[in-house]
Amino acid sequence: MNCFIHADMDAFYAAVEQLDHPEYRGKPVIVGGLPGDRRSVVSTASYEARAWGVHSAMPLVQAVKLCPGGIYLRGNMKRYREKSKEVMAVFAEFSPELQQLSVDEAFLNITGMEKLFGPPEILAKKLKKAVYEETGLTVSAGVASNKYVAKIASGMSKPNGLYVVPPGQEEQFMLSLPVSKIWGAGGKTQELFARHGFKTCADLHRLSRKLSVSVFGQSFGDFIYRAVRGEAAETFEAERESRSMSAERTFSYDLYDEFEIETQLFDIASEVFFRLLQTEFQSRTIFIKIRYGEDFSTISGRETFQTPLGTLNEFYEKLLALFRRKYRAGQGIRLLGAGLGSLETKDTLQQKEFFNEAKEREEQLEQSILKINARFPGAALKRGRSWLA
DNA sequence: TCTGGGGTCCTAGGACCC
DNA sequence: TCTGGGGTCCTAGGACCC
Repeated sequence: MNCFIHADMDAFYAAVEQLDHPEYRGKPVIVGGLPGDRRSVVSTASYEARAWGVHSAMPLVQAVKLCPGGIYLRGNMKRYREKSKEVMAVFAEFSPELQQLSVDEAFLNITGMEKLFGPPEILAKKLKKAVYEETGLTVSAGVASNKYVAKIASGMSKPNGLYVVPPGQEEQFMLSLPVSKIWGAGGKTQELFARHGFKTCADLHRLSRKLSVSVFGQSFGDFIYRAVRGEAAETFEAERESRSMSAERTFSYDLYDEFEIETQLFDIASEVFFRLLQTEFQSRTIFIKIRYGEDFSTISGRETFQTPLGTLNEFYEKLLALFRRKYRAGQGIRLLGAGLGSLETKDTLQQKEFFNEAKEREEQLEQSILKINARFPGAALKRGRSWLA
């Protein structure tokens, strides 16, 4: 019988801040922005802040209204990633098979680990204790025979919780839950559930596979059918390799000025392209994203070329052409984004012969700029869109 | 209340080819 | 003068997750 733990850090970013700043402990901490920051959202709220009704993804201005006395922070991703590494190292002490899902959660395959650590519940307790002693942070854990059920179980008794679903009890466990607990069914699906009168997983359990598919579509209907039976075991199995790379910015005030818009586009393109250069990937597909301030509508554009993009200048020129085709001139831009899709591992053999000399020189120049940027973070080299021209 | 940023996956429709 | 079906690649948009 397989056995998995889903380990999920409690209010991770806020907890790290409270660890680093003792004066924040026991107080409502909201990471995401400072009061007065327009267009920010809450990234993480400490449990003290949640008591005021503040939660993740809430517009910051709303959080400030609910909790005017809170401690507001923009956040420090570098520090959170550093702390994340410490946490993952502790997880790794308990299982040779660790699958990190994000900065603050992971699955541990603990099948066959009884001899070393005792039964799953004891192991989970030891894990929680070790994480607290070695990092100063608390973690909630769910234990079950498959990852999907373990993931839901970890959310059952947060914070600092432990919830074990005994083998054979997976379906019973799921049946007892409201549909809001189904991982993979977000806001829109919850509305759909409500419209059809589905309140608990038991309501959905009454649907035949056929009926579920006719209501929710082939893929999602089949997923729901298995999820409410505790059988959606392969949900987290897929080997996720990187498929795209992107950056986007929401501006405090909508952009109208053409030069400013294009400068921002160049800046975003540089950020993405330099990130790409640090990987083994190349890409033939570019995309842009524009969100208008007026109605929050979002449009996107994508284009695939014959050969991979070799230089930042090439990337930017193609982005700009795509942007000009998609942009409704005169409309204020709230968000601008750009990226590279269909990432494939570099195939040097195939590529090199197509490069002409000038292009190769340009590539080398960009590589050296990348190195300078790496050695002197924040160097002005990244800014402006004329340094390569 | 007025909606982040970085990702993944799914669907539907069009183009093109055999 | 009227045209099927399947496969593949591509694009746009949307749902969802942390």
